[in-house]
Amino acid sequence: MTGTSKSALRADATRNVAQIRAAALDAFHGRGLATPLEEIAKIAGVSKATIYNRFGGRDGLIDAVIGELVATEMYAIMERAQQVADPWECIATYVSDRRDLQYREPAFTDTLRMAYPESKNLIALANKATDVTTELLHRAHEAGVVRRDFTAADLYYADIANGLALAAMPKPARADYDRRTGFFLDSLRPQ
Amino acid sequence: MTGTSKSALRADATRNVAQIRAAALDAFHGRGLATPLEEIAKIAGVSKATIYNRFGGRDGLIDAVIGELVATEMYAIMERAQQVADPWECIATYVSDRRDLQYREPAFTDTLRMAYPESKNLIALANKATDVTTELLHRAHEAGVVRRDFTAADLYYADIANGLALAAMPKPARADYDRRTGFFLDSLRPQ
DNA sequence: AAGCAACTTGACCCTATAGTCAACTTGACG
DNA sequence: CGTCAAGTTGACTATAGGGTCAAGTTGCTT
Repeated sequence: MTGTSKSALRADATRNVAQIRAAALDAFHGRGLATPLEEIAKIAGVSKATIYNRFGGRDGLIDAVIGELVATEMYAIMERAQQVADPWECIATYVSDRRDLQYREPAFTDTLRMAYPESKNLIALANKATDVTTELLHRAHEAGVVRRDFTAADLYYADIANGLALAAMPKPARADYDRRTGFFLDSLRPQ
Repeated sequence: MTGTSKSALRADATRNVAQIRAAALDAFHGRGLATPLEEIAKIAGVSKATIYNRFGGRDGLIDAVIGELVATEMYAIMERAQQVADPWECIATYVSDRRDLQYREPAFTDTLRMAYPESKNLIALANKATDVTTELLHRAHEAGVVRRDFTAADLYYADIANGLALAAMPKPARADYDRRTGFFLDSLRPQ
């Protein structure tokens, strides 16, 4: 063999893969995972068909970039929460950080929604988030800092609703958004 | 003249108008105001072009049915709230009734969102709802039963978010939905 | 019952997006 | 440096929905 590369890709194909990834990151960041592939192709300077050749379509492309786009930040959020000792601060940090990521990254809401069930990496992320939510909420319930009748499904519903509103309306000012997150957090307390 | 009718519509056209209205009420009720016109035409037993002939398109059709579809219930909600003496119960009733209507009638969320700005009747309804919300919230603030930093825009945002989630996800069980409405109401209280 | 304006409609066109493929181009190896 | 597999792409198909119109049909008036 001539190198350490494991791929049989030709040089031009390798370059195109890199350009398409970069374009997808850029486009998904601004518009979410539903960005038309033709637009991504244009940014990358290739034709739409090349995306199908290299990634097999939107699902494969999502699989290829969701890590850099969302997974990194999501894992940071989960770890950050896990490091907060105070039970209430733990859940409050987790919820606030999720809301922050929704505000900055529409693709995060697409991930939570499992908008592309064929993308394995996306589904894995969504499931991981669900697991962590369940776990943190369980602890919060045990500690008595979150009302017993508030479930993981309730948090899921509220966050999807929030993400859809963000996508469908003019983006609210950060201050308004954060105040609303505060309201939501208040509603979690017992009584 | 041969009758008291003010319209110059021929008998077959009159019949079609009635059938289209009925079909639109039915379809909008189930699917919201975005139902494809072709589907409404099929239910009505006419061609899509006839809807354009009689109503001028979706906006005109919405204008023709939004009253029966949403306005009646919306005015009932506003009057019901206005009749509750206790300031907190007043706002709680108003918010709960809006959520209930969202659950039963997707077109109500379309109205709140002003999803069809060309439909005058829809816009008038949306504005009326905004006025009443502002007025009731003002009273609630005066009475000190709702936190000062909760604004009409906050209620608007929350209700749009809720309506979008209802449309995008499997409909939650009524009990879950009502519990979440309860959480939301709790978040309005001072502190 | 004949004529005509009112009415309806099938068959269009247009937009946007996903997805496919035959034919052309090009990188890399012997 | 010629060969050809790998790679690219323009042009295509398909789906879904909005919107329009020439041509045909029908209710109404006299």
